[in-house]
Amino acid sequence: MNRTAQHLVSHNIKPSAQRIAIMKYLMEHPTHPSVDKIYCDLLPDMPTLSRTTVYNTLRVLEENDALITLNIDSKNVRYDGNVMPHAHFMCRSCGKIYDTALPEGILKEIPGMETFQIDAIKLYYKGLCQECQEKENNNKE
Amino acid sequence: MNRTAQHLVSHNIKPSAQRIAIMKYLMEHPTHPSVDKIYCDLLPDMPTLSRTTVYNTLRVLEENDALITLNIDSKNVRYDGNVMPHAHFMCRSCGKIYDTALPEGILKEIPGMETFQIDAIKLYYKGLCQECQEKENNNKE
DNA sequence: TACAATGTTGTAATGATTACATATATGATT
DNA sequence: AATCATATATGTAATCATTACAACATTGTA
Ligand SMILES: [Mn+2]
Ligand SMILES: [Mn+2]
Ligand SMILES: [Zn+2]
Ligand SMILES: [Zn+2]
Repeated sequence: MNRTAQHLVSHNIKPSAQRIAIMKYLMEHPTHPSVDKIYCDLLPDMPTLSRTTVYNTLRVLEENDALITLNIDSKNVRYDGNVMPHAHFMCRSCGKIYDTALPEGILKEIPGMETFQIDAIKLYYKGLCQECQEKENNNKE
Repeated sequence: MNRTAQHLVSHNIKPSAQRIAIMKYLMEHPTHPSVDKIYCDLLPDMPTLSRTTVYNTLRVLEENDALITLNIDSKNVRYDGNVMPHAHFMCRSCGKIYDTALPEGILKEIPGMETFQIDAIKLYYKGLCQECQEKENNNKE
């Protein structure tokens, strides 16, 4: 059993060929891909893969905490195999999603809301990445 | 011109009857309603209102910073007439969305990512509100 | 009034996601 | 190996939020 399969087993997920391929893809591509990106990229090596299987598998992975979902992009859900707590920045020009650090202390509590039971924290930043800032400046000249 | 119309004008939005009604609804209902909630609640008093108008108006309001959009609920976009920086908690059981304070310092910078230009920050918490925690406990007994 | 510009409405199209029925794979038991 | 039960994968159709678009209405101005 390979590394990815063991990873799935450690999350109580039975490792099928499709599940291994999708989990492996997420671990090797920390780019926060959409369902369609995953599907289209895997299709050449898995010609029988179904879009439904990608949806099903991503749901299984999420239910067993093997990935997190990002709703930073209002058009598509994005998926992230990195389940360590971290925040995300999305560039409104190029669309890239970058990992960023979660500010210290944010995991502790919600000020004034101690009675809430918190299961998940999502911190999203939106704006312009450095490359796109430079492009905008060049266009102005 | 009433208070709501003046509010729209101050955001460079021409105040039509529909825009006033929708903006007023958002200011009087800090419940982070969905498009359909707004549409269905306004319909009795505005029988000719179109769902498209609600969509169009909400886009105009957002483009002119008269509201913010929340993607905390993956099913529907939610709208918030309170544009002061604040965070949100959504209960996975009852679906209510609560306002919470934004932790101090979070507006300052992204640690290690000073080169990014940040236009918006969204901080979402998910979990169980107090009422739903109690309900779950009662069901266990 | 005439006219142009802006805003509204209803319907149709889009596109992501889900439901569902069928097919395939897996794993245990005989 | 053959049987059987269960889990997983596939393809198609349905759902549903959102957007596109064209026709209609309103507003303001000359
Ligand atoms: Mn990430
Ligand atoms: Mn709010
Ligand atoms: Zn960029
Ligand atoms: Zn609740």
